[in-house]
Amino acid sequence: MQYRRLKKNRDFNILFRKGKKVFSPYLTILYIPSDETVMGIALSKKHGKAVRRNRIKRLIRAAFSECMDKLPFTCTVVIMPKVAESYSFDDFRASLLSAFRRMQK
RNA sequence: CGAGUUGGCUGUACGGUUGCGGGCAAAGAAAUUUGCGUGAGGAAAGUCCGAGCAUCGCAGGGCAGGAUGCCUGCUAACGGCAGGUGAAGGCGACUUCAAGGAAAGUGAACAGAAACAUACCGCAGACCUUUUCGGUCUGUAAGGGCGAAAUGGCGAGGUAAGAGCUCACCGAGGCCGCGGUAACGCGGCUUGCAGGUCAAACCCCAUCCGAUGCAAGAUUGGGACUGCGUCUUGCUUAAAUGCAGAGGGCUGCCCGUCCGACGUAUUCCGUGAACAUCGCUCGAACAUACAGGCGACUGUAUGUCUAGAUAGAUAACCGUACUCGACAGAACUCGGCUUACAGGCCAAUCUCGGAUA
RNA sequence: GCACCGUUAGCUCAACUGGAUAGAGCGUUGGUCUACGGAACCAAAGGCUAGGGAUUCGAAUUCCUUACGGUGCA
Repeated sequence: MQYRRLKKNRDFNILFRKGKKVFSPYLTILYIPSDETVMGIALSKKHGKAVRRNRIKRLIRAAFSECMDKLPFTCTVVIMPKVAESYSFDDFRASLLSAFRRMQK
């Protein structure tokens, strides 16, 4: 299953203005229903230096591609991690799944 | 054996399943699929210097401005490196140093008598007054005091008291000789030594520098009519055609030089401007050997191709081993500097101390 | 990625060309006034000048370096 990456600053602004929010322990997710699945990651410099930020993005990408099937409908998504001491793959995956369940309602 | 000094290397390893960027090959009309191989660092970082490269109509001169500052080399270049000199520190191996010029000029708070020569206390002499205390003049930089700094240090002679006033030694300046490419060193002679410190204060001298940076820049956005705005002074011409003048560009200013257009809107024709392409990785490249040089480095030969992304590629899960893994992620490319860094390893006929023979 | 700027009291800013106690306003605390509060007036506290090093007799100021914050560039 494939997904596109969200890249344009314009598209991010649309989501920040009109997207619906879903919260989970480690992530904040903005989404808008659309024809195909598009995913973007918003990560500020507060999360640390380049190595740390790259690590977070890789974990989110891996977790998203694993549990993308559980999405209730195709939509455009922006994922924003919360600042924390440490991160793990399992936390992100659990957060994504719980957020997807809440989107279904 | 212990304690050090200097220089260098390394920066978890192996396996399985599922994935990611680039390349090559094959299949396919295409989307795409399959296979092979490849994919972060010593600092990739900070952006502190130096270059390549690109654009700025030309890349010219001067002023302004900026940088550097012992000597000789190395280098494409450098504010870098190497080898020396001098000074400071260390028992030593060794380490550190923006290390030109203060008789070109300006400036330097407060305190202090004085910070270009000046006498506050003191010391000494002479005179005055005199019971004493004292006062005036002169000499004096040895002592006190002020200060970050007080006119070279120390000892002896000398003197009314003192003073390079005289002498020895040390320091400083000058001259000569010798050694060294040079910085400078050594030796001799000579000058009693009229002036300190600060130039990472202004400044002077010497040398160097055009500006902007890959978000530079190039390609595919082209043509026609019309309108509007900026510039448009005069003469002339069919015409911005020509001449003079004004204006504008070229680095902040001047000289000099270049320029006749520039911007924008509507309509029509055309249309691929965005998940674009190029710049974008073969280069002052890397590895090995030999040669030259104390060394930085250079030359020759052979071999290798070693990321090229663009919301930005190295991940997820599992297993095994150990000393249980630090700092940290390429973004046009090189040469340096600086800063961060768990641990491990190596070298030097290196240094000091102890023990034994 | 590239270029550049800033950091001084709780907050907003000064401090001239290095010179001594680093000032001002707002705020805070205490007092005067008032029946009480506000306003006004008087007084006080509060600073390792972002951290470290260098130059200098002397550094908020000059130089080097680190950290943090911010601005511009299609």
